[in-house]
Amino acid sequence: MSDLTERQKTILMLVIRDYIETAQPVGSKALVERYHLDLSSATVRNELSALDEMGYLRQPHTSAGRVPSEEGYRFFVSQMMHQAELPEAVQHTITHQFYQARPDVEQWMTLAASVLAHQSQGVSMVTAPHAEQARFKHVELICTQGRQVLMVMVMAGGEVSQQILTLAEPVSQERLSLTAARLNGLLAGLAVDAISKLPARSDALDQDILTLIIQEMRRSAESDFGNIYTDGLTNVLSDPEFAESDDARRTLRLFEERSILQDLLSRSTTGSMVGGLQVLIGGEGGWEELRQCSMVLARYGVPGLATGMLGVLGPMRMSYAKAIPTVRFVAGLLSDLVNDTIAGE
Amino acid sequence: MSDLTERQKTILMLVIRDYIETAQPVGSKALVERYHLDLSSATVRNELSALDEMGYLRQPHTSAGRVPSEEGYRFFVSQMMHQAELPEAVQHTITHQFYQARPDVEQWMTLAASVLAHQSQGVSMVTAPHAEQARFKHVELICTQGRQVLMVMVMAGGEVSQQILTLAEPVSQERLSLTAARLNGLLAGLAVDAISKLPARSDALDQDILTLIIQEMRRSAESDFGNIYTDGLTNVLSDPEFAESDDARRTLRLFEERSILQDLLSRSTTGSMVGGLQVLIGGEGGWEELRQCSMVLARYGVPGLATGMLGVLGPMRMSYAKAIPTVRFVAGLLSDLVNDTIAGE
DNA sequence: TTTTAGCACTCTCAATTCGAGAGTGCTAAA
DNA sequence: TTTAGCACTCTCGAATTGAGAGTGCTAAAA
Repeated sequence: MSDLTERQKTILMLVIRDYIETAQPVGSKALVERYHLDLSSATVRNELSALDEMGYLRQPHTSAGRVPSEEGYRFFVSQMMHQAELPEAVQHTITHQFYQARPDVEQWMTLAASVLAHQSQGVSMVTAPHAEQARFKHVELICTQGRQVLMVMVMAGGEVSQQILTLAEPVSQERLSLTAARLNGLLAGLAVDAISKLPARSDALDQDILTLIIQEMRRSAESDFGNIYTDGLTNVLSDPEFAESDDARRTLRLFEERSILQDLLSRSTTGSMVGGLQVLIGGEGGWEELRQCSMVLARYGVPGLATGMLGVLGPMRMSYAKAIPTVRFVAGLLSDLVNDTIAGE
Repeated sequence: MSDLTERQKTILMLVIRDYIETAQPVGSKALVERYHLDLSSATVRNELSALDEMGYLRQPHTSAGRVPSEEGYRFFVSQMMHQAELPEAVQHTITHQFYQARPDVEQWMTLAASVLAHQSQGVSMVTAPHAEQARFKHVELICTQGRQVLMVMVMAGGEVSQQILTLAEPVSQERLSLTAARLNGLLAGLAVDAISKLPARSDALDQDILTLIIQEMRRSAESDFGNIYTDGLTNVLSDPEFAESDDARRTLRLFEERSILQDLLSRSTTGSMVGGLQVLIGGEGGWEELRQCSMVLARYGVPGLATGMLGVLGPMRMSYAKAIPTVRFVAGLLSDLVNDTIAGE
């Protein structure tokens, strides 16, 4: 890693920067000209050859320019990871947008996805905050018509789930409210384990609803994430690496199959983790379809109480210089919002 | 229109059917061979020439096969519109899936989008049912923490909206429940117009919440649709007409800009409406980007109470034979579900 | 009068060729 | 250790070409 001379580091960084911009293999002469290096192309050529041998660069074919290898990108990212900061003006704009939006988790997620996609010019993904060990907070039963009842359940972390029930026979709103009130008193603050150990209720309706609540809590606990919000799908289509062939299609299909995305995000605790961020380069995620892609991921929220993931996906030569600080900043912003919502003042 | 001889109709239908399958201009000789016509290619050639002159077919260039014009597709659709029915087996599968899903509007919408996309091999879009003149049904106020309050509002049509409020100072759950109870008694069954004419409440909290309710109802009434659910985006990428160039990208961008989709759907009351279905061929929708596309749309739900839209988009040579019956069937299914939810038993 | 066979003509598309341009590695001199 | 010079390699776009498919027209057959 550090067996690189200063000059080699400089040249490597320049090659990668250039390739990220132009998507073209970069040669010795072009490099010297474009960056006004105080070296001849022949010297650079020797260094390129050395970097090639060490595995940081590759040649698509004999006598073409050099292209970064996965190893090269890793070096690049590790170098720029620390310095990168989002410009203040951009930070303000984004913060402003969030405080302007309606105070609603769904709005925030959509907005986060939009911001990430626009800033990084990649595909963004954001999952709603989710508590591993959800504690019950409140239930409401609202009679919509006849035997149809709307059940709204709120978790301590702020998660809300709603469901339409069909009862065996019509029940008055009064009775529903009483049942809800009894259950609220009984269950407040309990986790699903504790709730399921409770003795059966004598009232049949109470018992039915209780069963449903347990069911719903189990279901929600099982899935690591609820909805996944994405944006910027079209960005990836404009990248030249996806211009031809059906690579683009196969990649996009990953995003339509939400289950795949879930798996991808939940598995991504592996990989190099720097400053709370995780950068997966090339096939590191383990998905064949994403061999040409990189991802910048981060977890946000309050550990143990409610956390979610967010990140950006792009071609391997994505603009890390934009993606990394943006992901870091938005993760911080969402963490603050979650914190405000959960912890109050 | 009916100045076509029987033979011309047959040939026209065959040409279009063939072109929809192969996406290749179809010539006289191929036509005779593939469908074992009892005619010589020369005769067919004359007929093709006639159909060309009448505007039903077009030649991409001299001495290539024929390709259907928009007029041709219109004829094709009007011919097959009536006969098309979804196979019973498929109907059963779909119905089964719906009754298997969790009874929740969001689930239904997602499922409908998925079914439409898979069956038609196009891009699907579904909007949630929405009442033009929403009447208030119920409100709940749940204290999440400190000054944070979750407001859940239910409309008569079954629409639910939730919102996080931050009050000026902490309020106990008891007081919130009382406020909710008072407002529920006062507002039940009223439309937004009636509510906004009500005299101001003496209690400050009551008044604040009332204002928010009106605001929220106005907002919901303004937008023709809420969320738009889509699926099958990748289907359109595999169509040969989108293989090259960035046409595909521009089309997909329409689907990321939800506001455009909304406009598109709300404007589509024009166009030929047959059997409750609307088929827009080529640029009929008025969007330049969709000049190469067709759409099959339908409205579902209970008119006046709660309706939504659903449909399928594909290339002009999409499989109408699948898309039309599928859209019709799913529209019927969703109408039944909405009906059940609203009208009870 | 309608259908068909035959023929000359047109146009596209895929394969091929070819030369310019960019890049490399190596060697010998600075 | 760096640089200039040179021969060599490989890609890419432009131009060329020939096969194939399709057409329209005319004259003969039904």
